Amino acid sequence: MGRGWARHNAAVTVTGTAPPGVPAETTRARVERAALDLFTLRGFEQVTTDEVADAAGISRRTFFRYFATKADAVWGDFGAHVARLEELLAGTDPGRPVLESVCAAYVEVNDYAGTELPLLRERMLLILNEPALLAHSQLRYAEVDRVVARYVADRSGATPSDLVPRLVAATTRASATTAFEAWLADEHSALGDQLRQAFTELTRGFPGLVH
Amino acid sequence: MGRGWARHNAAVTVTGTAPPGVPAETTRARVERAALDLFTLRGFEQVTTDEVADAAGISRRTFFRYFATKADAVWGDFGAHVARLEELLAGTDPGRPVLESVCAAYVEVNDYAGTELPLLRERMLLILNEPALLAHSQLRYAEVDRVVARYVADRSGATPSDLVPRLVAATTRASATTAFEAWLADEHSALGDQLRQAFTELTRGFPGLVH
DNA sequence: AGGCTAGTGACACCCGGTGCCAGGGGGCAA
DNA sequence: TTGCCCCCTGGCACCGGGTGTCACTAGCCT
Repeated sequence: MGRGWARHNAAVTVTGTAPPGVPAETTRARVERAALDLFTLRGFEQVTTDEVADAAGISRRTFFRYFATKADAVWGDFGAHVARLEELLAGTDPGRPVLESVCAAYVEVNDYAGTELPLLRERMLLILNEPALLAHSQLRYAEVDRVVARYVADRSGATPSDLVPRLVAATTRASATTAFEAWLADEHSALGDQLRQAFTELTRGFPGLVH
Repeated sequence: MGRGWARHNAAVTVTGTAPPGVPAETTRARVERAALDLFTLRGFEQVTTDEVADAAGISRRTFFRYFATKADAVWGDFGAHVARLEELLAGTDPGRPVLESVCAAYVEVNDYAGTELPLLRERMLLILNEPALLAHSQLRYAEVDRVVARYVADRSGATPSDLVPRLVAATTRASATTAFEAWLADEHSALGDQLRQAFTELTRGFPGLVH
């Protein structure tokens, strides 16, 4: 299937009939699902944007209007995720230690409903195992780091570009990512537990390694 | 200057005459220098591989034989860097605490000679500020993380895929990167000092943030 | 009806990256 | 010297991600 190709179907803008009251699946959501399925099935690099677009019943050009890059189709609405983290941080108890607040916010923002977990697993498996997606992740993490560094700076009377705020942002985020990896590796573990365990190690300075 | 273009010079394989005893600059080194200069001057994305190749007096095709990707031209011989870190870790005193050994190895592997610092600065400024290079960096860091995680696992009787080894690898590396950022931001600071300061904060669990 | 806007598809183009083949030069043996 | 081999190189066509532009259509408002 080459670059210029006749669409073979008259663009089904909505898939089937939505239950009354439930909004019909948006085009964006449909593309996300098609992308995730294809990428999981055959690998991120092995699937072309042409194929994803085709599977979702839109043109390649339209795909790139919904998602700036091929990788973005995997990330869902990550901006909203970051915004929620920012809100959680803004609403923390000022009497609680800074570092503890950051960790708690991370745990809470990643407290997904049970029904969302399979999707999250699929997403994260792709992101952490596909080199192209792993690379892209750094750009997304940078958004998170900025938010956390700003919070730490505000609370500790520093500026977001000082060493400690940056350091807290970078290391807590690294810990969260590692917790995700551990969660993916162990089918039966709870994401929240992995996060708490990772943060405990981090904030205590890895007590088991003093030898 | 389009894709197919007549080379306008008869490939100067060596730049001028090398001082006796000193090996002539290799083609690879010449390409690296050309790439770094052009990227610094006009931005990574704004320079095409065609232009870099042209500036180095080789063809585009040959450029991609020296470097797998455009980004790799910025990273010098990073593999050797990782190998050296691995050797340093292998040669650590078994009586010293694990975490301390990792940090010390990081400091030592980044102990550059004064003459190398300007080049290092240029490289790191690009890597940390150009989105495409920042993304690529994650792939390189993964190599480092594997080495560190394996070391920590060996020393602490765990496996490299356990939480703590991964966690130490991820957080020390995040700290090192943050120290690099701080070093770049402050013209007059020493890289080693920034690294030590970052590791001190990390290993003590950010003592200033208990509030 | 007429006009505005938002979403879409087609198409051409740019650029990073790759497979393939055709030289070309240097070393080595006869 | 001649012939052979091998490595480095350049040219070229191709793939695929990403973008600018234009034309078309469906609504929607007046």
